[in-house]
Amino acid sequence: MSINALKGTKDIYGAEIENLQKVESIIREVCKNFNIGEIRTPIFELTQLFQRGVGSTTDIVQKEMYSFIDKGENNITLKPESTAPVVRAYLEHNMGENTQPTKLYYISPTFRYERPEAGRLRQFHQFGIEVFGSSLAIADAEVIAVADAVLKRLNITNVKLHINSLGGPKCRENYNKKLIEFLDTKKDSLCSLCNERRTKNPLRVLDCKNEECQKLFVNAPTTLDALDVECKAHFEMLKTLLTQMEISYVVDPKIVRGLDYYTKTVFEFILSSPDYSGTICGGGRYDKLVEEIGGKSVPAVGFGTGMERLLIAYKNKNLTKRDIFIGYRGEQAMIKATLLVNALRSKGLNADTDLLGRSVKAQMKYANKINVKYAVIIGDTELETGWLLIKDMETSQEHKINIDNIAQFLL
RNA sequence: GUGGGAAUAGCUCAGUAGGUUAGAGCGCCAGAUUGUGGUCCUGGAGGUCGUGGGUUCGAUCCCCAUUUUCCACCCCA
Repeated sequence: MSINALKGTKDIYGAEIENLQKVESIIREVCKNFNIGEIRTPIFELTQLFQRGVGSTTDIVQKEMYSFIDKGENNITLKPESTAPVVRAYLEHNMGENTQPTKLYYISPTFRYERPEAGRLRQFHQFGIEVFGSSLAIADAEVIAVADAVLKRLNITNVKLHINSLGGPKCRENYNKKLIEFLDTKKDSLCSLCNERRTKNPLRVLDCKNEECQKLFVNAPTTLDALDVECKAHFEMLKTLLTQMEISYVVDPKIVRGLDYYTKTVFEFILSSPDYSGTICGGGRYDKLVEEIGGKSVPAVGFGTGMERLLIAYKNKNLTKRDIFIGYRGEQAMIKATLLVNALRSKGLNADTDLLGRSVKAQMKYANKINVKYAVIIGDTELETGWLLIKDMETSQEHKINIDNIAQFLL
């Protein structure tokens, strides 16, 4: 009986890891452009942190966490999201005492015990950023601009930005009242699921996929209708800034987000591709969260992106070009090839040789397979004369180069 | 957590109304007078047909269970 990777987990290798590394490096570049520093928090935290941070009524906390008791009898959880840990770190290290704002990004494994699907794993990886210390719409706009820049640099175009505003606590209270009043008038026509949500989480009712229900919601109040003057101005400014940055968006009152902590701005980048359709990046403002986790009130805004979902949208065909393959014929030549390859490697070049003792022809085939720019075979003649015929694998052109000048030629 | 498909070579998939040696394409390896790749041609390796049980003279095929995967809900990134 062979042992396989667990349900909802996977090995990443080959072309996929090359693409992943490429995506990661673009993310790091973009964050550098935006002056956002990296943070790496532990893979596990006290369970309590997530109960407080994510919200104890959310699905994530109620049924999706990998929790266990360690040998010190601590109740520990593998991180199901990274915002709460980053907030914890922000408070623990008094980052708020430094020059503000505090801008952080992370790329981290994340764990949720869910039913796996395309674009959904139990161990997945999230890239996200958190900006602390600004309550202005310009911070929201900058956060969105980061996600937009990453997507654009990855050439992911079949994606659409949806934005909405939930308003502050007062607006939400106000809205909930309005919404419940509205829903109560329709309760006899709503489906059973809607009626269940109506009492538990009214915001979610409008998400119903049932067409009959959707018809009833045409005139439902939206969170936008319930915004006070300040929240309204905030949202308008965000829209202005996005327009100025030429980031196209649609206002979508249905975007409400699943986590409890959002206030004012919420947004999602939604992908539609044959391999996966749905949210690829989601976030918003969470002005109450820092306080909730145990500090003073600090405004913050951020997002999370599923790396695997990003990878589905980003399919790069151009694999890395290697610099040179040095083949050989005979034992003396093999020793020489090893020496040469090593010298080139220490100069930072990508050099490879044959490890299987193959025929010259097979070595050339290998050189072709691994996608090298140049290939050369060393044999008795080359050892004697010191002159090599280096073949350009694209044009088939051969260059006569002295064995001592290979590095020069390649650089 | 609920409901439904799928599982056959490294990959993508055919197939057998239950019958001896289970196929294709791609990939891999090797040849085409022995020191040069990519195209073409030829040959080869590689599968206990997801796993366990049952029905049967006989199961890759039918039944049950189990695991994984995909889809629709639910939820999310």
